[in-house]
Amino acid sequence: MSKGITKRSEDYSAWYNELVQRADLAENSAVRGCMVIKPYGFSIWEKMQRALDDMFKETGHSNAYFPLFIPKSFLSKEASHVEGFAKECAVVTHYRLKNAEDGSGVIVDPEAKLEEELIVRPTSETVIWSTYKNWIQSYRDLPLLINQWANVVRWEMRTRMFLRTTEFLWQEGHTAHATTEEAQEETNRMLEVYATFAEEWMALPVIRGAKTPNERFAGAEDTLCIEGLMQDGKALQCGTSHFLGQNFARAFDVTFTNKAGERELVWGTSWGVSTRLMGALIMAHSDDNGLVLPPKLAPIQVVIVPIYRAPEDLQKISEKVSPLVAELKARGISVKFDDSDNNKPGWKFAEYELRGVPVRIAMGMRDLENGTLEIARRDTLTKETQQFDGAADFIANLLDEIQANIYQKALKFREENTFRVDTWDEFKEQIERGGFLSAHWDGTAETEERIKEETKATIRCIPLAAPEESGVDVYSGKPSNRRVIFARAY
RNA sequence: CGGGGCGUAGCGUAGCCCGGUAUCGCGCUGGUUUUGGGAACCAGAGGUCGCAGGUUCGAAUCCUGCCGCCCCGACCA
Repeated sequence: MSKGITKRSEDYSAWYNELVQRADLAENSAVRGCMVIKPYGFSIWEKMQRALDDMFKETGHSNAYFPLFIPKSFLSKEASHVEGFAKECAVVTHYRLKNAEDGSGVIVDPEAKLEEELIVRPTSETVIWSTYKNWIQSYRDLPLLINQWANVVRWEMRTRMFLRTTEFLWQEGHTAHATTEEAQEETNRMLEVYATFAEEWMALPVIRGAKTPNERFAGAEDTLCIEGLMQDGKALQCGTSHFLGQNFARAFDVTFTNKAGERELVWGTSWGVSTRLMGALIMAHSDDNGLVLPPKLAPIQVVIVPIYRAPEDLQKISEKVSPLVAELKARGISVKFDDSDNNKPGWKFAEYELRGVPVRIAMGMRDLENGTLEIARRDTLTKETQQFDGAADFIANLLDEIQANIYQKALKFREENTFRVDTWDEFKEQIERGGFLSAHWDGTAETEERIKEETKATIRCIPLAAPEESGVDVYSGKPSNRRVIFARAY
């Protein structure tokens, strides 16, 4: 009996939802638009967190924690910031409940109305900059390099597990600097941290670029981003790094005295990645058999499945395998020896494939006699018989090879799905087939908007690496000096 | 907020048009045989048919109202 998931090619959306649930990553909760991240899913997120956190520390940042609630007045201090978030905020208006007089249950006590409403943070710039005002007086207090791991709430109309949920987990870095150059450097540095993380850990090639003014973060002067291409040809914004200029310093009156004794406004940045990266990880690599995890982020890197009839056979296999398990663990490889007798080997094979375990080892009596192992790799779904002796070396190398192969596969996919288009007809035709479209843009918001209306494609970014190249806008025919990346996006 | 669909066991469902003891699969419990790609058989347990009214001798089924969920749009730094 087949218990597979919907084929990716048949219904991408159904495939994704089933995969998330069957691989035990997350499920929809009873709370509208919110998601429960299950232990297995969370253990992947924890690995991402740890790797990112290490990178933040290496670049001089410290963690701190700021309040969940933001007074309404804070949010209104930066004009474009309010405008950007006003439509999707959860608001706390009361602080007490009471029993209904008719016994129908508990109701909001109308007597307990807050003088000033509190907003559940959609992002923390405002609370943080209101705090920075007190922390910063002198150039000696700068740069201030802070990160926070937190949850935020954005009341989206429609949600999708990991990609857009009402509440989500993320990290948000908020830094303050004495000069614009330094703040801009920080913006670039953190974008590069994200790109490195995506490529080296998630095995996901990304395009580093800048957002158009239209797509910028509300309150930023410049927004940099990394954009990934998913297997259905849609783009996913995987991380952003914003140069805030002096906007928040001005709004919250954050100034410092420079070496010359003059008062100046502070320069800021903010940057973040969220549990959306889990969505990217799932969509970038997985197949019809389930999740495919890059070894560096796999909670279980190697699973060993014994195949036996009698309990004595299991005993023999366990004894044979135990030094190998110890050796792999000593190398920092996470191994699970699944000797549970609840399920048969075939079931286990399918289950670990669904969960994306990179390497699976099967060992039965046949192997015991021959001094061999059967090693299966998740990325290629191939199996081979290996000598038991020296298996630890083989497996360690194999994990590296899988990490590299998954990246190469994703890179190849992106390259094969990136198209240079020069005419409007080509553009319209290609956008239906998905992928990144590299095309000339005249730089106007009007053209950008028209293209979006007609094709649902947005400018994902102006690649930082884009060479100067004269051409004409694919829609308006006006002159352009570089190509930008268009795509339909999540 | 518009357009469509759906609420029946832990999960997935049939039945509804045409009212008459609640269908099947997965899962679960016990047993036997199995175990190199999601085992087979036997025996069991498990139900406010989303909620509230109404019609009727009798409602999962018909009528009215309400609630919830999903999909497609609008929305989404």
